[in-house]
Amino acid sequence: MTGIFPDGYILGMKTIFQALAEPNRLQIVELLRTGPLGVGEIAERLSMSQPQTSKHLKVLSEAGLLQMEAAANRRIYRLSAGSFQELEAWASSFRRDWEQRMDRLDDYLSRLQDGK
Amino acid sequence: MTGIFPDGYILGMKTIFQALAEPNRLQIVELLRTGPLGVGEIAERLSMSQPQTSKHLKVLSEAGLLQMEAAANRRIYRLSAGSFQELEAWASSFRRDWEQRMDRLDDYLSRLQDGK
DNA sequence: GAATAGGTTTCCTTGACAGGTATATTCCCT
DNA sequence: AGGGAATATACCTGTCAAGGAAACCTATTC
Repeated sequence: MTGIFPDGYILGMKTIFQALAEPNRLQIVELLRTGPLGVGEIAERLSMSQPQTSKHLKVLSEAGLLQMEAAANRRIYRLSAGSFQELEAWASSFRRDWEQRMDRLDDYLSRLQDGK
Repeated sequence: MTGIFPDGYILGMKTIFQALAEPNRLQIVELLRTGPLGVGEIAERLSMSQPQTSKHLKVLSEAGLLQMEAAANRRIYRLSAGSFQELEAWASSFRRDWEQRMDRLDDYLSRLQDGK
C-alpha cells in the first residue's frame, strides 16, 4: 500500500491509463475500432515503423485492451472488451458520486422549504 | 495531424490519460471523491511533499479533472465533472461499437435461419 | 533447404517527467 | 511593518520509456 486505497484497483487503472496515454497507442485503439488488423497494416496506416508498432501493441495487450490471434505468419490484433468496461465503470462511478450529492442537496433544499 | 483521426479529440484524451497515469495523481483523484480538500491536507493524507502535491494538482487541473477555489491563503481543490464525463463517453462508445456488431451478427444469424 | 515475408526482441540513445530542495508569493495576524 | 502559515515556482538530478537500427524467429514458397 502506498496510500489509503486498495492498491490492486489503483494499479490496474494505472496500467490502463499509462497504455492509453501515448498518442500512437491511442491512435492504434481508434484504428482498431474499425475492425481487427495485422501489425503491418496498422504500421502502414499510422505511418509507424513495424518494430515500434509491435512494441505498442504489446503494451496495449498487457493492459488488457487488445487481444491477439495468430494466423500462420501473421498476428491479428483486435480490441478486447474487458479493460474498456473497467474504464467505463470507473468513470461512471464519479457521475454516481455527483448524482448522490445532488440528491442530498435536493433533500436538504426541500427540507428547508418545508420549514423543517 | 499525426494520423488519420481528428487531433483535437486524441489530444484531449491523451492529456486526461497522461494525468491519470501517474499513481500519486490517481490517488489524489480518489481522495477527492470524498470531498474538496486543501493542498496541505492532500499532501498529509497521501504522505507526499507539499511541492510534489502542488505540481500534481496543477497537472490534474490542466487536464480539466480538478477545479480550484481560492479561499484566502488556501487553495481548495475539488473534482470537476467535465473530463470525467468525456472519459465515460469515450469508454462507453466502445461498448456501443460492440453492441452494434452483436446486432449485425444477430441479423445475419436470423437471416441464415430463415433460409435467405 | 535457401530465400522471403511478417513479427518480435535487443541494445542504444535521447527526451520527458517525477522528486527534492530552496526560493518566491500571498494572505493573515499582531 | 514584521512574522508566520499556506501554496506555488525554479532549478537540479535521476529514472524511465519511446524511437531507431539491427538481429532474431517462424512460417511460407519455390
